Amino acid sequence: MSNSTPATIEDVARIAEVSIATVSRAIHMPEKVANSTRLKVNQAIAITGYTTNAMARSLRLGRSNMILVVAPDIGDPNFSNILVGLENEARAHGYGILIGHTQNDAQRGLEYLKFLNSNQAAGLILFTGILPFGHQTMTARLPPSVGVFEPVFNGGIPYVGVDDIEGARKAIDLLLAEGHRKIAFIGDSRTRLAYSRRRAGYDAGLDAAGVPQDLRIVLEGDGTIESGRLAIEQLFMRDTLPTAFMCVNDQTAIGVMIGLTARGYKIPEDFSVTGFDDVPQAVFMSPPLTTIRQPRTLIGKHAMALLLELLSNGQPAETEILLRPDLIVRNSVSAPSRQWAKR
Amino acid sequence: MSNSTPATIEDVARIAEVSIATVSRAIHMPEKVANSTRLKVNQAIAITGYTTNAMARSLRLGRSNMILVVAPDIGDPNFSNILVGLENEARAHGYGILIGHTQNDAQRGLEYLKFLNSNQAAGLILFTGILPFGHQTMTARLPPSVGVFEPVFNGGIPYVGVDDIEGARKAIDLLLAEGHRKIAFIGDSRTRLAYSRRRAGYDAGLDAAGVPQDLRIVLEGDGTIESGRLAIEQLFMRDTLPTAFMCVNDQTAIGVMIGLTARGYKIPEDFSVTGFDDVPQAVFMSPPLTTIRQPRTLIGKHAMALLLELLSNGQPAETEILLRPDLIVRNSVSAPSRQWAKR
DNA sequence: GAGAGCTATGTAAACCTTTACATACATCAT
DNA sequence: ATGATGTATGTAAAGGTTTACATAGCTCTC
Repeated sequence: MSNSTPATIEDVARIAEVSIATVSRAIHMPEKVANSTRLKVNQAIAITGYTTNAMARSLRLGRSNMILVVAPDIGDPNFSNILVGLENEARAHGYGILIGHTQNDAQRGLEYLKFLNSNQAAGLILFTGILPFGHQTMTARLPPSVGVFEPVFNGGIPYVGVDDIEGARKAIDLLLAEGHRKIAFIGDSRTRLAYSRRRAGYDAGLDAAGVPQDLRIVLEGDGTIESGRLAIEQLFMRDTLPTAFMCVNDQTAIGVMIGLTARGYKIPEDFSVTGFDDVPQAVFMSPPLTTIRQPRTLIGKHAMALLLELLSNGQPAETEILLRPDLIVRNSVSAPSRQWAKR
Repeated sequence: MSNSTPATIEDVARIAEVSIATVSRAIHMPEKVANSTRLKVNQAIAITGYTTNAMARSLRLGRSNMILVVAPDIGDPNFSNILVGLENEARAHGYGILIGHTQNDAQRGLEYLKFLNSNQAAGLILFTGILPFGHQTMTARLPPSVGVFEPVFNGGIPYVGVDDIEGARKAIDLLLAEGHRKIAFIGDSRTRLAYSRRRAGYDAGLDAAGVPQDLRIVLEGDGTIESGRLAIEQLFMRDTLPTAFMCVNDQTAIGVMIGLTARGYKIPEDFSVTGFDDVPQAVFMSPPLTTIRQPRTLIGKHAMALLLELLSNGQPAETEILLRPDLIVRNSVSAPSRQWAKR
C-alpha cells in the first residue's frame, strides 16, 4: 500500500486480473468497459493507491496538462487576482499552471520558450503586451495562446481583457457630469494598445460633450508612480491648468495625487483625479481613489476558458473578449473648484 | 528547420553521425565526449533546433523539473514577492514553478497531491502553516518540501522565514524607547506558530524593560482587518486602555487604525500602532504604518535554494533559516500622549 | 609485445502510458 | 445453422529519453 515505488498501471492490472489496456480504458473511457470489470479495476486502484503517471501519459499523448503563464512581473498587484481566476478555471479542467516572469528581458522570454518546445506546456497565457520571445522567431510553432490584461501587439492572438474604451468613457463621463471641461489625460507609452484605447474613450467622451480640442491636454509617460508625479511638474510649468486629471492607470493617478499634494493642493477640492485598474492600494489612498475596476478574477477565468477551448477545438470562438469595467466612485472626484473653474 | 514535428534526439544523432547515446552525453555530461564530437553534436542541435523533450526525460529519470508551490491564497499580497524570489532561484537552476492555492479547502489540497503523486512535481513549497492534505495520509511519500512564510505545524519540514521573535522585539523596543509602558498585543490565532513567536518577542521586550505583567494586555483574533477593528471595540469596553498597540500583522494593524480613527482618535498623537509584514498597503495608510518588514524576495530565494539542495543531497543543510527582519519606521508611532500616559 | 587500464562510443533495455489492431464471444436475422 | 454485427478485452507498438553494459581503439608498463 505505501510501497516505496508508486503503483503503476501494471500493478492495478494484475490485482484486477485484467490487461493494462482495460485499466487504461476503465479510467479514461469508462463507458467502453463492462460494469463488473470497471468495478474490479476501481477496487484495484483503491488498493494500490494508483495515480496515472502524468509524464508517461503526456509523452504518449504528445501534450501535457500544463499551461504556461508568462508575465512581465509576477509581483505586480494586477497580476495576482487574474492568476486566481486562471488557476481556478485550469484546475477545474485538470490543468495545472506554470508561471514565469520576463522582467522585460528577452533572454528570459527565450528560457520559457523552452518549456513550450519541450512539450511541458500545452498552451500559453501572455500578460506581456508583446511576444516575449525573439519576435518572429517561433510564432509559427507557438502553442495555442491567449493574451490577457494587455492586448498582444503582434496580433493573431485572442485577447481577454476589460473594455478600455468603455471604461475610459465612464471615467470621463463622471468628470464631465461633475462639471469639468478642462480635463488632462495622463497617459503612458503610446505603443501600448491600452493607452490608445483609453485615450480613445477620453476623446469620445469629450467629443460627445462638445468640448473643443484646445481644452484638451494629453501627456505621455511610462505608467509608473514617478511618471505621474513628473506629469504634474511639467503641467505646472504651463500657463493653463486643467481642473481634473484622468489617468491611464492607478499608478499614474497615485503619482499625480502625490505631486498635487506635495504642492499643497487638496484633492478633490482643488483638483479631481481618476485612475484605471483599481489596484489594491487605490482604496487606501487619501482620499481613496475613484477609478475603473478591472474584473480581474473574471478576466482570468475567461482567458483560461478560451485557451482550453482553443486546445480542444483548434479554432478560437472569438478573437477578443471585452469585459465590462465598473466605475468605482470613491472620494477623489468632485465638482471643479470656483477658483480653477474661472480660468 | 521549422518542421511540423519537433526534432528528436535521433534527428540530431543522424545529422551529427553519432549514436543517440552520444548526443545525450554531449548534452548532459559534456566532459565525457571528445571535443570534436561535441562540436558536431552542437552543430546538429543548432541546425535542428532540438530541445530535450522534458516529458520523456522526466519519465526516464523518474523525477521532473517542476516545483509545486501551494499557498492558501495566491491573491494574498504577501504571496507575490516571495513568489518572485522562488521563481528566480528555480529558473536559475533549470526548474519551473507550478502553483496552486487551497483556499483553505482540504479537498483542493488533495487535488494538488495528485500532481505530486503523478511525478509532475519533484518538490513542494508550502505557504500554508499546515499540510494541506489529509494530515497523516501521505506524509511518508511526501516529496522534499520546504515551508515558507509560516512554519509548518506538522514538523519535520524545514522552514525559511523571518525571525519572528527578533522582529517583534524590534517593534516592542521601539515602542518602549518612545516611552510606552502599557502596550497591548493584538494577536491572531493561538494555533499559529508565528503568533507564539511574535508574542514571545513582545514578552521578552517587556520583561527586559521591567514592565510588570499587569500592564500587559493580550487579545486574540483571526488576523484580518475586521479582527483588528473588533479588538478596539472590545478594548474600549474595559476601564484601562494601553497607549500603544503592537499588532501581530499589518492587516490587524490596519483594522486597529480604522477602529481608532472611527472613534475620533488621532494616530500617533493619541495612540501608537505597529504592524508586522510590511504589506504593500502599509505605506499608503494615513499615517503610513510603522512595521516590521519581511524580506520577501529573499525568503523565496532561500527557500528555493534549500529545496533544491534537498533534492540533490537528500539531507537538509539546516532545518530552519531565519532571516533578519527590518524595522520600517513610518509615522504611526510617537511618544505616548500626556492624556493617556497619566492613566 | 602482451596484457592492463583508459577513453570514447554504440547497443539495447527500461521508464509508463495509450491505442490501433486482433481476437473471442454473444446476439441476431435469415 | 450460418454469417453478420456488435461488444469486451487482450497484444504489442510507439512515444523520446537515459544509462548499464559491451566494444573498440589507444597508451602505458614491464
